[in-house]
Amino acid sequence: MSTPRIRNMEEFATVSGISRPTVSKYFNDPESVRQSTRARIEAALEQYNYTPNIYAMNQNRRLTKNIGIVVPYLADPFFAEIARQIETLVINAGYRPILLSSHGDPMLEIGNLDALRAIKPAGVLLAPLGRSSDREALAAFCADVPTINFDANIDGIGEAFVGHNNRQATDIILEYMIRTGEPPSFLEMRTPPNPNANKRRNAYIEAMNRNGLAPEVIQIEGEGWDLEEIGYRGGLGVLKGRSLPTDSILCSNDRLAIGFLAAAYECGFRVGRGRGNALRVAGHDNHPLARFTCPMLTTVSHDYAAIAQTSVNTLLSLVETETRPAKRESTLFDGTLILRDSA
Amino acid sequence: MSTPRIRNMEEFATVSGISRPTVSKYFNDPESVRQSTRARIEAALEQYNYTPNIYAMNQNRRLTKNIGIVVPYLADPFFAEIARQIETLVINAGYRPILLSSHGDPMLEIGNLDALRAIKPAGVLLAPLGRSSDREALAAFCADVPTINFDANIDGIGEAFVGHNNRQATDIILEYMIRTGEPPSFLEMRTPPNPNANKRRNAYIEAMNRNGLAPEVIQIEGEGWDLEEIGYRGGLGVLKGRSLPTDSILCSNDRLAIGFLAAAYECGFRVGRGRGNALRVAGHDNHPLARFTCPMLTTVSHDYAAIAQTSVNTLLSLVETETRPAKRESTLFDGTLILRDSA
DNA sequence: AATATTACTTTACGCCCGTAAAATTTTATT
DNA sequence: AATAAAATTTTACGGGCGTAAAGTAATATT
Repeated sequence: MSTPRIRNMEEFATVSGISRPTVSKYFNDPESVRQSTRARIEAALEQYNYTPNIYAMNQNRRLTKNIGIVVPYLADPFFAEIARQIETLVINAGYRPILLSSHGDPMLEIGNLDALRAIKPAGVLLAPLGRSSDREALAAFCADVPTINFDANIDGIGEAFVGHNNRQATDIILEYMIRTGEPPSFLEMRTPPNPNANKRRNAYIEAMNRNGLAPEVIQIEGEGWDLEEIGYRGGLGVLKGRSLPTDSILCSNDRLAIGFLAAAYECGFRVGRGRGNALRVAGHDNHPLARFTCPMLTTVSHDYAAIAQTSVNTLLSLVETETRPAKRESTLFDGTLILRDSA
Repeated sequence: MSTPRIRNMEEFATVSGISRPTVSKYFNDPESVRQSTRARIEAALEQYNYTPNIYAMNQNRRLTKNIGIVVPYLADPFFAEIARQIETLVINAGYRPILLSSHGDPMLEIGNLDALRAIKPAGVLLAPLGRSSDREALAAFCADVPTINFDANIDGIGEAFVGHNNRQATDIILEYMIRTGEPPSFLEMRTPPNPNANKRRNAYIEAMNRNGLAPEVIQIEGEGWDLEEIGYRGGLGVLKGRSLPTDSILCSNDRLAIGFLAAAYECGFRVGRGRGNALRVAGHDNHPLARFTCPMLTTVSHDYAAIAQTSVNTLLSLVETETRPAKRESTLFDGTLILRDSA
């Protein structure tokens, strides 16, 4: 009953009654062969369940179907979520995603790129660590492999940048907070790992000035990617020290805000936008868990879907045309205000 | 100045003054060649920066150095964290980890295994979806590839199981809760995706009976892996309906507890173990964000490090000896009580 | 129906490395 | 120093597929 096992493409070509080069052509692009031929191959495929040896395929091919995805910190649900969306798009486009996390470590980031180089990817989607990234090593990699830089912009890295419009996003949440209460202070890390933080701070300062208000930037200490912990400790510091200039806080990102909320809760500050609350707290990113904080976190959402879609489309069009754009373009997607209870 | 590029192992063998087969041997195991030979190869390596073509290497090798890691849902920080630890161990052992997430989808779980099959991994570490997994497809895969089943046990799948001691863990947190207040009800999903939930419920019921107490199991509705949302909605249901049999809740896992805490906050129930609190809530897993809930979540931690270490060691010893154990062993690691403020 | 176009087959070669067997050199043993 | 053991080299082959060139068959064009 069980049909004999097919060992290679030669044997498969024989049983399907098609020549091996044509079968090879089919596997590289099923649409590139005649409809009747395709049908015969696919009939044989159902019967024999053969798959080409991926190593032999990639050995001679100029371009593999591998697409690398590198994120700075996969244990952060924000990156897990965007990686998930990108993965799905890459698979649906007929490519094979290879997801790597740098775990916050610049050495590992380079290690990931080296590992990718070894598998000769057709292209890479790179969300770099940011400040701690080894810029030269990234540039060297991008010179060899078509790369799209997403999430955190590093000038000159990659063929294009796709990310979040930090300025617009900061403007809308700031406008909201100013309109509905005291103008907020801005809470951030003194040395943020991610360059988006700087963009947000600057946008905050400019918008406050534009409104004739005095910007108040609170910078808390801490290194690395354990952002909730840093937000928590920093929050305890300013709350216990009663050093807050206002009753409203705009955090540089949701993870800091989550930590800050924990500190506020512990110190007995009631957070919210209604009466009887001592503090308003807002974040930035629309982290997957921002809906479940106490109170639920008001924030600005990235347009996850658009960022994922555009990054993938841009890369695949480069890959498929085998060109590199003359100029590095930046595409920024506007954020959306997510009104919940914390501010 | 720049040395000519090395195109393949043949050329590299020439410039290093060693024969190609010996160089090949070196790359498969640097210790397998004479010390002096190794030094010459490594000197040449520094000068020429050659890496063997990974596709050509794997084409003829019986076993690759690829280790697959499959988790059910990577956007869950619990799995992200354990995947991170496993990845690190695999790299340090000289293998190449390939991390894949099933994103809660049984079809994708099978798809991931198929993708792994294509790259001929030396072994696989599999945390299955659980209830929704296609058991037969998993078994077929395990017959072909040495696999260790971790986190969620599926009988007969894999050469061994490594996981969390749900019984002991449930016992210790239950003992604590009974000793310090009202015996808790157990909150779970009616149809939990993960089999650990069933173990925990059964352990809860038995322990309650053993103590002469009446077990109270609250089953909330919901499908899939959006556990915070399910916990939140379920929490609203029981809290608004005032249908809680006790003032103490033991949640089946921390993600449900996070959602439940959000519901309790919204309903104005003060949660905690001190006086003046209406409710005690505890979880299970020690989720990375359990430290930052309001109040901080009392829970039982997995021994993440031991589970990761043992899974990897067990798999690599199978891989390296090229044997399969006569009997499928289960190794369970005890949980640790993490006392925080919520219970 | 004759021609042009497209798709396919045949033939042939190359990619880069693993691996086995036999011959040779190097190192260890006594 | 003679022998044994281990490491290396030489030689040779094969793996599974991409791809190019030239010839043949099928489809489209007029």
